[in-house]
Amino acid sequence: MGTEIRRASKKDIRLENERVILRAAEKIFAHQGFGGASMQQIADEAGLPKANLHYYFPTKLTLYRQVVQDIFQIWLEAASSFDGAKSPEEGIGAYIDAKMEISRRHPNGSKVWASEVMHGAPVVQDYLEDALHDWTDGRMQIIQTWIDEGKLRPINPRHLLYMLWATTQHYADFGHQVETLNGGPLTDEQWSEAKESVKNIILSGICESN
Amino acid sequence: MGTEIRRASKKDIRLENERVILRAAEKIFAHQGFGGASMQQIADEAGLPKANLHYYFPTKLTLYRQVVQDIFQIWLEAASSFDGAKSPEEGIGAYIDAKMEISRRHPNGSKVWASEVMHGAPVVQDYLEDALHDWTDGRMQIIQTWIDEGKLRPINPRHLLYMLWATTQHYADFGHQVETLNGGPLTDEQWSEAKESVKNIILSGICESN
DNA sequence: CCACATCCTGACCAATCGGTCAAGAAGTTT
DNA sequence: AAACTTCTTGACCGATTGGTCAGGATGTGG
Repeated sequence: MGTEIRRASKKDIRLENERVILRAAEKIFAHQGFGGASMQQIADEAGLPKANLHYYFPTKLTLYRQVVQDIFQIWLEAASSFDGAKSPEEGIGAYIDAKMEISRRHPNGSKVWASEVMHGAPVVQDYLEDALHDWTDGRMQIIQTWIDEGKLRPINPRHLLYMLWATTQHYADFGHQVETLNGGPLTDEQWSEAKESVKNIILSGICESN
Repeated sequence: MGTEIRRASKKDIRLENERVILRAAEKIFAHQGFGGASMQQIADEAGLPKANLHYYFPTKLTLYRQVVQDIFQIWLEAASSFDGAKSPEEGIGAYIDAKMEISRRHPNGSKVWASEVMHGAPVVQDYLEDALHDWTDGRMQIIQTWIDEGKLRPINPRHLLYMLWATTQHYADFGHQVETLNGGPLTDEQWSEAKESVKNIILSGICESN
């Protein structure tokens, strides 16, 4: 037969198991919170014995930290769509698209982040104070420049950013509520409509009418 | 002395203890989630022995259910500010004010609700399907009427509601992030500015320019 | 003042928690 | 194929969990 089965190398085993564990942990942490999740639940979700989890991640906190770091990385990468935009419509529009796509593709990661912040950010307080603080300051300056150039109405940049975060993340964090009211998961068309609606309302709200 | 100390009646004792327990439970559930919170923590926060909690609320789930019901009641009452408005600016503006005030006055309740929905609404699924579904349908019709009358731009009513919920609730659920980026709790002026910013951007985004 | 209902709580329970460990299985290197 | 490293896992640990209960304390109605 043409199928070629080769023995799994040690390196492959480690990478694969870490991947499986992290994905299971993300799901359980998202649905139960850090305190509500148990290593046994995560092990069952991953299809591995509990002791095996502790081989790759010595403590529950270590595993949780890795999950949070991963989603924050994705979050920051999407943030780059803000940069190098010629117009506010382009920059903010691309950012909304990117954040909505994260809500769609990584709903569990978004929930873990939301849960972490809601619980007082015991693990990521330094991220908030350093990386997020700097990123926010930078984008606020860009927005202020656009306002000074007459491209945007004189709105408060900080609260605009909060609105962007809140609205886009709502579709992940409150996905269950959205789906319940929608009578089922959002279709491709409904996701497109959601994106367009968000961009339409916000961009109309901040751009100079012309 | 003029101070008059009267013995606490049984009814007073019950009401007062239930109040103390519910407030402690709201705080702990908000910060730890249902699974992460322990009856011992809630008891310590309330300043009562754990066994006393089980006297008033037989199980952890009973206590949690009561907390969630209370916040949903507050949520629904604020929703009434939507009704009887002569103009979209008035109705939606009042709704934003009411929801922002809830985020300010009941941050813990908001977090409990967010946590409940994020965990798949195991306790309030019926609320979502009945009360919330009906309320949403009603407001969507009102918004659609405003659009038909030319008072609002042709936006999608459903996603406007989501944006209202998400943006106003962000100041409670992500209050820790907001405060960290703000360098401390929001002052009265900053709360006013937040309210005005949200109303400004959203109302500008949906009203017909004239 | 007494009988009764309500309130209070330390002690206790089985179950589950995060985490450990020893010993065997599997892949690697020489 | 032998020596070595990495991976796997059932059994186990002390601590904590939600919940129970007996019996004393306290307020109430007759």
